[in-house]
Amino acid sequence: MSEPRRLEVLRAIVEDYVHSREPVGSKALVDRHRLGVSSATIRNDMAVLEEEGLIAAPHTSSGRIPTDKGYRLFVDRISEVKPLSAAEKKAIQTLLEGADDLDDVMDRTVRLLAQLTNQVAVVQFPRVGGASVRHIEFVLLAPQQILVVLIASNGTVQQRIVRTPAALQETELAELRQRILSAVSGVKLSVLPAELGVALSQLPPPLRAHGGTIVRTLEQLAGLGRDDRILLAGTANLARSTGDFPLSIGPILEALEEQVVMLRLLSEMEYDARGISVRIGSENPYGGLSGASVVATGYGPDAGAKLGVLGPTRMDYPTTMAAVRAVARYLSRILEE
Amino acid sequence: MSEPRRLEVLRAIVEDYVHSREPVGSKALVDRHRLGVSSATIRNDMAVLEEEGLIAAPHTSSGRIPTDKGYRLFVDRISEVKPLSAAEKKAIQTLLEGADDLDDVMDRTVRLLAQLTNQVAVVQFPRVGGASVRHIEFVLLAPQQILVVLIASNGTVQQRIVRTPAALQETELAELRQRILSAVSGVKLSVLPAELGVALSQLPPPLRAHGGTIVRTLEQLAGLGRDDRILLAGTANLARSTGDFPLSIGPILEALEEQVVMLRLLSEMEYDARGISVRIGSENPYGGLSGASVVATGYGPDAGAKLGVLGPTRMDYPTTMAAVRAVARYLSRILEE
DNA sequence: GTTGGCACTCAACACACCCAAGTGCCAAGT
DNA sequence: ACTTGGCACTTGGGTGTGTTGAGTGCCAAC
Repeated sequence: MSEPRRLEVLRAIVEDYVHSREPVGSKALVDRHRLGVSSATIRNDMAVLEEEGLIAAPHTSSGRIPTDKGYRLFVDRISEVKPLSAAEKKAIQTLLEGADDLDDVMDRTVRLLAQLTNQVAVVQFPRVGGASVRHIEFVLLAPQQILVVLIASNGTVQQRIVRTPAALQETELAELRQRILSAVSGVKLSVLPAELGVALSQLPPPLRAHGGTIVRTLEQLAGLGRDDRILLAGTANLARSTGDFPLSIGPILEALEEQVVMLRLLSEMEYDARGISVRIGSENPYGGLSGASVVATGYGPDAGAKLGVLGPTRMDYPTTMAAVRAVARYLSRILEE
Repeated sequence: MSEPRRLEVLRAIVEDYVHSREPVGSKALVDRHRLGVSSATIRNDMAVLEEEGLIAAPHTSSGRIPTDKGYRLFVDRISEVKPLSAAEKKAIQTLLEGADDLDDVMDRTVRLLAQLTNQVAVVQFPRVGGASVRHIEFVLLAPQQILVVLIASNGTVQQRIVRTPAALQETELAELRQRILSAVSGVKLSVLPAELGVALSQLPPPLRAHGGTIVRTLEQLAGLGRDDRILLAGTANLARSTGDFPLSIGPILEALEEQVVMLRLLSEMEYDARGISVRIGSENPYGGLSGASVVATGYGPDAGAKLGVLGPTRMDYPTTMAAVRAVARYLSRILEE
């Protein structure tokens, strides 16, 4: 009863189950894969695999399906990431290069990923943390209403309307803008709050009152960044695979809708040496997502922002991982320009 | 066999079916509603209603369920919009007033609507057509890369990065900005392209070459507006009511994901005197949405932007319509400020 | 460590049956 | 001209009973 063959059996079970959706038995295994041994031997191997918690039988005397632990072993030790076809690579490249806008790039990316994997795609906007202040603009919309705009060096734009406690003149606002901009122009967003504090203390007293409100808004905009936004696509793919999920897809849709949940999910994943991370079923922290797997990776500078897909635990991991990795690479390349 | 009573029967059938999810029979009707006649009479009425295509029997000798046409009659002639409870009104008001940002307002609105109706909420961003140019900003990101920002009087901000054919100096860009801004400041977005054309022709030749690229971008930003964005919430509510939809919810999720489809859907609805519009099941133009109903209304100035909910045809129309209308009103009020 | 054989299990399917809810229709009543 | 009670008929759904087929576990033999 050799160890290598047992792993081979596990791989066969995973692969068969992934594409047949049905528990797989010893007989079917020897038929479909050239294992060189009889079904009885396979049964012995399967008994051991079950002992180890890698596979399970839904009902007594039924075929086996992989457990989460089984998938984990499969992903970590058995599977090889399947390279994409040349045609697919070409398609990715041309599609992404046709975009003109950051928003457009992200939108195309998430749709592409959903289509490529036939699953729900999630893409987080690039982080702005490393970027610096390119420009600041204050626009007087009404006597006590100011539009604060922060433009970062990476091209992201944040804006918010803020109400000031007292009315403000256009000229005062211009001066305020001038002073603040000259103080923080080029400053990294991550240290912006500190610099703003200094700048604020050096303002002439009459401006300082208003400055406080506006500066706080700027701080928020910097901290907020754009990386708190995520894009979704392919939720319809969830419906196709009803039944793949133990419960209903309701909790999953709920989780997807909560940006906070998805952001935590993406950021909490541990990205190993291969750079690609997989959370399988019950490994997911949020209860509603047991029964679902997440395949994600970072992209862009420092791989700081994340992107990935979500699907049933019964998914084609090698292909999915390949697609996620490829899309992340192409996206990184596009963003470098 | 009086006409009024037949309508009363239809109303009873709709109401019972909406909250029991099961075909309703003549006996159950007389039990639950004080109709003052016997079940046999109701059966006669039901036969007529079926003749008219207002109700149908899923199987021979089973209770009846309303048809799309039946719901239509119910909505148009029978039902009365149920006013919200005082508590609900209060909740809407406080929730929406707590928002600070336009984005935040819209986000809260769509979630509120989803929660209130237990259905999928769709909110279109306010139109910018009537707004005017508040400010224009060009930021040199790289020698041939310019960030073009257009700030409208209603507080919306559009930006896009554009590549110029040749390198441009910071000073040139500043001059360009100065000239264009002075030409179009305060101009309505709807006539911006024309004004930009004039401004462009009056530029000194060296600037005109670059100006062309940038001006085209500005035109796009103005046309694009923000009204092409929609927000969704409550998709998980679809999963709760699986079985309410004849087919799977897949096509519905697909439609929801396609902003273009949703925008057309919202804009194509006919808004009658009551200002609230209902599309029932097969009345929906897009095939994937037969089996779903949409309740929508306009909000804001001219009721130009739309908002609404999507759910199973078997929905509580009076309550849903009340919620949609109330949210639209409160949102309009908030936006006026 | 592998294999064929064999008894055993169990979900899924098919079939038969009954029951409750409901209909359609008719003749009698108002 | 409606309304009503009565009655025969339909049918989906629930329940009980075989039957079948894929699959297991175990054992003795190789």
